[in-house]
Amino acid sequence: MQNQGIKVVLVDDHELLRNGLARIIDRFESYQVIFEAGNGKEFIESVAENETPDIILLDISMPEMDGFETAKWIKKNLPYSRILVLSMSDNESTVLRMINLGARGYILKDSKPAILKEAFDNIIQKGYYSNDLVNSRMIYEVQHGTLRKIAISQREEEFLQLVCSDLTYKEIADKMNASPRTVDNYRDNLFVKFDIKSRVGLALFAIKQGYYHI
Amino acid sequence: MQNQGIKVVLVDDHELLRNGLARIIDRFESYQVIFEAGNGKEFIESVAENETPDIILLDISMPEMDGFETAKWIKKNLPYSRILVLSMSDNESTVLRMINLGARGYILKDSKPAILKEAFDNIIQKGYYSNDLVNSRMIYEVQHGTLRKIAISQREEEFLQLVCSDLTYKEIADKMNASPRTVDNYRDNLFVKFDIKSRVGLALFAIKQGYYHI
DNA sequence: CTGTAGTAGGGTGTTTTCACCCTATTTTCG
DNA sequence: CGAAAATAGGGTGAAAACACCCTACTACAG
Repeated sequence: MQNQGIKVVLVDDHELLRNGLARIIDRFESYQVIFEAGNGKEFIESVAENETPDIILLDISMPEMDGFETAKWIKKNLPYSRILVLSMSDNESTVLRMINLGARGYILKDSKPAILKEAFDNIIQKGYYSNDLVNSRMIYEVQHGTLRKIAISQREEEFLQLVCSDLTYKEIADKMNASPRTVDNYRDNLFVKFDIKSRVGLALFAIKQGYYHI
Repeated sequence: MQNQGIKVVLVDDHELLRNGLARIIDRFESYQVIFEAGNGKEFIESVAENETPDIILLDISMPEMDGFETAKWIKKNLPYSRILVLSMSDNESTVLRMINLGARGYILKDSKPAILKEAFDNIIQKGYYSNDLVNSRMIYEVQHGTLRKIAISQREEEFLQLVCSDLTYKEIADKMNASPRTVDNYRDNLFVKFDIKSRVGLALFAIKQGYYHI
């Protein structure tokens, strides 16, 4: 591993994609892929034995440890590494959630390689990459804590995961060691917050937002 | 386009993956990627202006026209092109469904490049590629029509798509121009067929099986 | 030609979900 | 410090979902 060029790490569970990406990136001038990981756990294990990456190209949906959790870990443990999210979902609140977790940019998997290069360059030069999904105001507001966001509490997150099952709300309450009324509240609040009208809608929402992996 | 090597086409909506794949495949001896498409529609448009592919590397979840529909079209219009499915889902009935639609093999996106090469070689030499997901008995039974399968009818498929919404069963019945009782039947039958116990379970099932795209 | 599978429909009663209403703590923040 | 959220809980009634039961027509296969 020569100490030249900007050090990139790939975190994505699809080995074929990762491999192809590595080849694309290695052709970019001044960038080199220093290692790859199939999920957040692998990344954490590997990062200890390697140089600190400059850019982490991070997928969201991964087994074991997903992109959200990985971003949290990176924010805490590698504050100088910059995250570029590479995802399939252009869902606004997924984008917001990742930006909130410190991502410097967000691109889709159906982007052209030139976009990837552009994102890398921007992140190195300006500190962030903005596009249709992420604008600079959003990044500014997140960094200055002025972004109004609809938060989901820890309990609501737990609840959302359990919604994606055959359990009734009563059974969910049991699992959460809460009263059925409380669980009713979680539901009602989420309904209002996100303009959802049914449990199926809630499940669909949970999947879209990555709270539950299909 | 030189007329040498086995002609491969890539159909996948993720341009970055496709691009990387193309580079991986072009390094395989005796294979060449003759064109790429971002979904079934694009594929159909492009195939007319190109040589007939020997192998079509086909993703399932794609916008506009997904892998299932594309496979149907290929089976009908390009019977001599062989389909290798490249998917993220290892769900058994998704696999069965694709094999039923004529796929010669099924590999996951987290496979190593060597697996891709092996699958290509097998498909060219033996006509199919079998692995943990697809065994030769399965292919034999499908080809001889002896595979016992739990079928989903056209109406049930329509219903499954509508289940993934905020609509009540009554409203679904309206949309399907059927009586609420009939829709009740669709639900009850699917519950029994697939051992599902609730509407949420049904929605989750529909998503897993690719009847509904998140 | 007769049975079996698939499709479409009906009835009834129980359980679950949802939409409103409300209170009491505790935390957090200006 | 005091107000405003967030968290946890309660009640009631209507609507939806679910679990059983059943019939009738059509298609197609043994």
